[in-house]
Amino acid sequence: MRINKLTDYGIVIMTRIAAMDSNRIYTAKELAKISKMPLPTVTRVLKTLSNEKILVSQRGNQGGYGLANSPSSISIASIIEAFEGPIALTDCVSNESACSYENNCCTQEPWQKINQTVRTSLENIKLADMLETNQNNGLVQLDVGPGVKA
Amino acid sequence: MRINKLTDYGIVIMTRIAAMDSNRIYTAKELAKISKMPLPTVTRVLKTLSNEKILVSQRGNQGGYGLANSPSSISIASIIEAFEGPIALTDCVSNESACSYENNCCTQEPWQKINQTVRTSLENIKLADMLETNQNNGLVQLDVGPGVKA
DNA sequence: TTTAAATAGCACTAATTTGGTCCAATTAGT
DNA sequence: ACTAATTGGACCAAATTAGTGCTATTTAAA
Repeated sequence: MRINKLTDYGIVIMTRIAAMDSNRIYTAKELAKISKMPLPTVTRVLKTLSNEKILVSQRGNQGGYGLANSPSSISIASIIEAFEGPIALTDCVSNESACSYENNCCTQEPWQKINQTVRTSLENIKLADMLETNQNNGLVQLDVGPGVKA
Repeated sequence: MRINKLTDYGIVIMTRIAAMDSNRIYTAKELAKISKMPLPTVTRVLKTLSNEKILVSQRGNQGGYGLANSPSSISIASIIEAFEGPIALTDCVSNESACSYENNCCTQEPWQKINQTVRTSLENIKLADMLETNQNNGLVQLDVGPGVKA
């Protein structure tokens, strides 16, 4: 039921970029240092985000990664989906014929609604929303760390 | 991000019991046959539900498991929590001081809202709601809206 | 044209989580 | 008290996830 660590790292890194200058690009090394996470892990996360078109990459010398869209149009849902596929608490909804009981499963319809609710909630939360805090609405926060245990 | 199989099984079994006579008790063997799932798995699921007081158990000959409450008062959230602990997409919210970056993590507050949204949605869905069929109108309204940023 | 900096992709290992099995404890009925 | 049925808890195996390393490819700048 929890998102996995890589997904969490992904959100943290994306948030980090959004909190800084979201127009320029950043190298993996830079982002590792900034986010205080191991370079190999950061590298892996960036590759995934790039493959899923959430980040754009520039190869070669002077290359790096940058946001593919504005922080206000990138949803948390899209980041989670980049790492974990379609957002659904149960497989039977996202994965056709994964469930052998499908035909006589009386819980299918409720699950569709449950999943829809969760998905919609996460789609409505944009990267830009992550920057706002209790006391400081709108003020950019600079110190970002993983949201999940060390 | 998905619930585990055992959790899923748990919901299926609970729903099954609710759909039958929800007052009597059922043996693990009976429930395995009814739900067409392997006995060891069903056994395991029932133990967890029993430990978490969602089912009541009667040991010994003529024993079995029965619902601890009425289908209309048992929430999907409580079943999920029985298997997976507090409902939270991220650990940092449910688990105190699990995250070393906690103090300067600017994503903490948004996560609390995201998690709260998901949790509330699942608390509002009761076992009884799972019994209603496709075109029903009795299902709890799940339109919770944005989880973050009013 | 060469070089250094950077991403891309692949494969492998380690760790964690999940799922399934076995044996001990309990209890109703005879 | 005995027996058969049944739950309870500890344990082991399998699957998934996380992390690491290596090599190839791309590209800007000297």
